[in-house]
Formats: sequence, structure tokens, C-alpha cells
Amino acid sequence: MKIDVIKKLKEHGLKVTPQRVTILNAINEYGHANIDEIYQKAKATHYSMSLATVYKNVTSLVELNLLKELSLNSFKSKYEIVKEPHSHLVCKKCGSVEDIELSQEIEQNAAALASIKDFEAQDIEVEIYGLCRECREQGRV
Amino acid sequence: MKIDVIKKLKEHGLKVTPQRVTILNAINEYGHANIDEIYQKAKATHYSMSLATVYKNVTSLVELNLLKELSLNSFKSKYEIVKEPHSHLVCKKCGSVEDIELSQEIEQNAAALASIKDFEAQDIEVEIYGLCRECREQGRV
DNA sequence: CTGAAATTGATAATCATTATCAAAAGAATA
DNA sequence: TATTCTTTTGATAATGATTATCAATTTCAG
Ligand SMILES: [Mn+2]
Ligand SMILES: [Mn+2]
Ligand SMILES: [Zn+2]
Ligand SMILES: [Zn+2]
Repeated sequence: MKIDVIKKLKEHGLKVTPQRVTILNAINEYGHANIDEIYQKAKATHYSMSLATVYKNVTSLVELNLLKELSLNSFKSKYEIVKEPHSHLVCKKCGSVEDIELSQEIEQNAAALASIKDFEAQDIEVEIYGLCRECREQGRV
Repeated sequence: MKIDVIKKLKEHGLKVTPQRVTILNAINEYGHANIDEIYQKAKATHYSMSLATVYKNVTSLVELNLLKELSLNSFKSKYEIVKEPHSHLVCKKCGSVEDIELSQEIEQNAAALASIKDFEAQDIEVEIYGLCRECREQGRV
């Protein structure tokens, strides 16, 4: 899936720097990537890329809601480009993350329960932890 | 809710030390607590408690599935005593965590979707992020 | 009770993230 | 295109969080 990164940056009032474009493209290629993965891939394209620049940009892009952070048990947070709401399959062994679309009933059920508790629900995170096919096949338990 | 901590420890083959008992009681009182909260409360009961001891015990208790870790966006992980599966309301402002019981449809829906992707689902995490009543009332946006 | 094995507390080492700041680059404007 | 103002970057220092180390202490099975 191709993303018009430059347009996205302008929409959010951020200057279009080659570093930012590279970082967003790196995340987009991975689908879901942690800071180190982003840094490594971005560095391959843009040699002078600094780790501090990756941190700073990822943080501000999350605040601007252009990136979404996935806080995972046992692994460093992964980041993805914000798109339609969806859920994730997370492998406990290798940490891989895959998108899935959970039915909308859940969102509704969740929103209803939240309001009963007088809680203003804003977004729902669903992560299914388990083992991916590759890890099961390789007997990595 | 009272928990028989000593019994739990023995069941999991861990030695019953006053530090462990204190740590588990601290978590139980909070319901959901991060490392620092556990440390502070435990220290109040057991003066010589070391932060390293809290880290070591929490880590091993999570591995033994006696504690569950909640990895949250923007806040340090919180820990809770493992009980029946349930979901959480997480306030983006104050970080408070409250239990809710989502319908079982979700578990089933999730398990079904996971198997389609050839993924062996083990446990599901649902966090609803938003604003708690207290934070809304105090106009903390 | 004893003694082997596990645990603890103190703290050093390591790893992750944020802060600092001078130099470089983006973009608005003339 | 040149000027200027502001943001961003890269290098690295500072801070914060977590893990490792290890001698002393404690648990608990026998
Ligand atoms: Mn995703
Ligand atoms: Mn809970
Ligand atoms: Zn895997
Ligand atoms: Zn709140």
C-alpha cells in the first residue's frame, strides 16, 4: 500500500524533510516496526540519519495522530501509519504483528460498557497474543 | 477481594518470603499498579524492601502467570493478580485502569479470526482508552 | 536442626529515552 | 533567486529504567 507521505506531512503542518519521508516510508514498508527497525531501515536510505531524529519524529508523529503506537507485552513498542481501526495478532515468540479486522459488534459492545461506567471511550485496542504459524512450525514454543 | 497469597506462591513452587507476600498484597490492594507504586506500598510494610527485589519478583511472577502485565500507551506497565479474563478502561489523562467484562462474543470472534490466519490464539487483550469521569469533571482534557 | 538452594539488598552495569545546542535546511516572502 | 526566520537535525550528554552481580541471608526439605 503506497502512502503519500509528503501530503500527510503538509496536512499536519510539518516541514517535509528527507528524514521524515524516509522514516515514514520505512514504517510503511514494515507495516509495524519498532524504533530500532525504523532506525536501521531509514539509515540504509539516509546514511546520516540519527537515532535521536527517529525518536523525535516518531514521538511527534504519534502526537499528531499520523502514527499509532502499539504497546506490547515483552517487546518494544511498534509503530504503524494510522489507517482504519483494526486489531492485531501478536506472536509471543517472535513478536510479529499482523492486522485483523474484528467485527464492529465489539466496538459497540465496548462503547456501551464504557458509558455505563461513565467513561468517555475514545479508542479501542485489541491484541490477540499467541503463536504465529512460522513459530509453531519451527517448534519454537 | 482477599487473595491467599501464600497458597498461590506454594502452588507455583516459589518460596514464601515476606517480600513476595508483601509485593502481592500491595498489587492486590491497588488492583492495578506499576513498579513504582508496588515498591512504595511494599516498602511501607517491609522497610528493607529493595527495588531490585520488586523487579525480580514481578518479572518471575509474570512468567509463572500469577501476575499479568498490562502494557499501556504513555504509561509504565501495570500489573495485576491473574483472575478471570476481562478487559480494561484506561484513562489517557491520569492512567487509571478499571476492569470491565466484555461479552464473550469477542473472545469467540477473535479466536475464529485468528484461526483463519493460522494463528494459535492464547489470550486476548482489550483496552479501551479514553477519559475517566474524574478527569472529565476536572476539565483535564 | 542442618545444609543445599533460592532469595535478597546494595549497587554497578547496561540499555532506552530525552534534553541540549550549534549547524543545517525548509519555506515564506520580497 | 536571495533574504530571513523558524524548524529540524545530528552529535552527544544527561537522565531514567531495567538488569546483572554477588556476598549475605533466608527458606524449607530431609
Ligand atoms: Mn496494524
Ligand atoms: Mn484488571
Ligand atoms: Zn512468531
Ligand atoms: Zn482519569
